[in-house]
Amino acid sequence: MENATKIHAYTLSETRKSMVEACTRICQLLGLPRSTGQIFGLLYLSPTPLSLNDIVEFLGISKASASYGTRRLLSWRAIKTVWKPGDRRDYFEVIDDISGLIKRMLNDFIKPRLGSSGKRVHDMLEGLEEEKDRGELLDAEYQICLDRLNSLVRLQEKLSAVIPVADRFV
Amino acid sequence: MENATKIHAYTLSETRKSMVEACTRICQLLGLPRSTGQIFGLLYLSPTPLSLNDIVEFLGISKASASYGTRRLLSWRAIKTVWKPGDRRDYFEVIDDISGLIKRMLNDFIKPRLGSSGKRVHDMLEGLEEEKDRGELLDAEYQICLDRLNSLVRLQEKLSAVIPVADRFV
DNA sequence: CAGATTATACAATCTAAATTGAACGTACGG
DNA sequence: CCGTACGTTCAATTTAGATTGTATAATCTG
Repeated sequence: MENATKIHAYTLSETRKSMVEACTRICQLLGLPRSTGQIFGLLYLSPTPLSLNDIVEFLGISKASASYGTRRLLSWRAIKTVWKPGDRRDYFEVIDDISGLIKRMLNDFIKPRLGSSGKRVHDMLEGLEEEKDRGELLDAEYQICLDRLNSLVRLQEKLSAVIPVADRFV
Repeated sequence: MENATKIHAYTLSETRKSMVEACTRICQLLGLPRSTGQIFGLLYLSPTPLSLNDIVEFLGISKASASYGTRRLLSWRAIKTVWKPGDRRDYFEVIDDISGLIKRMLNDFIKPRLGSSGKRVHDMLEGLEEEKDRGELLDAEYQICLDRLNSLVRLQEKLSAVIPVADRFV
């Protein structure tokens, strides 16, 4: 191809470097791959959509990482692809509605997880009764388990009540 | 000492095993050491306070891990020590107020982190102006950075507003 | 259809963090 | 004082998972 693309210097302004760094730290904090954060940070302050190769060059990461990271961000709908006619490269840009992203995270990750943990506590309460009936438990143990598990149920209910509030706020 | 303690079988009821497992999973999910979760799960359904050695025996982990985990849980005030007169072992039990624990986590981890991230965005906005003044930025880039950083500020404000609400709810 | 240029899949490697074993310090009981 | 039971510290190991290089598949160009 014409080497106009080769001219590209692939350097970032200080502001954008800071952004990449900040997102890296956040992801690290959340136990997510650093490279994913780098990519998001890069795209978040990009004036134009970027191709996989742009990302590789700007960040100095491998294409495999870039591909993995972008697909992950896509699956969270944190970024989206942009098509340029007559160009078979994929271009990426961040979605504009970050609040929406957070709401979705809340609903897709936290809420179902709260639900399944609620179910798990319920199962444990059932199992506890069975164990008691089979005489496998000391009374003291049965009592503690019952109390604590019930207090977990109440806590779970309170947490569930917070979700919709947060949802409206953000 | 008398070998009454040696009789101890160190086996857990199914219910308690499930609890240990569940806490392990949660910690894993949060990027915390699994062993820490195991310890908390063990103590959460324990009818009596447990010594370091009890923990080691019940869970089959090393003393070093147990020591590390308990101190970590202590520092979060998720568990507390219990002293038995005439026994130089430390005994541990979970605190009863889990809601309080969550509130504290919210205040000790999330809130300060939100604050410092707010400050960081502010710094970036200042840096951006400097870069612009020095003519180091294309107009398009300046504009995008300004927009996006400002939208981060707004988001940060909304999130900060949610914290006290959640605090009252839980 | 051959040749390029892209994105993905996968196994190998590399890194960071959790876990451990062993040495250490301390306090108690005889 | 010694010996013992306890908790902690720290270097070494193990493990999980992030990153990469290479091979593959797919899609366009000429």
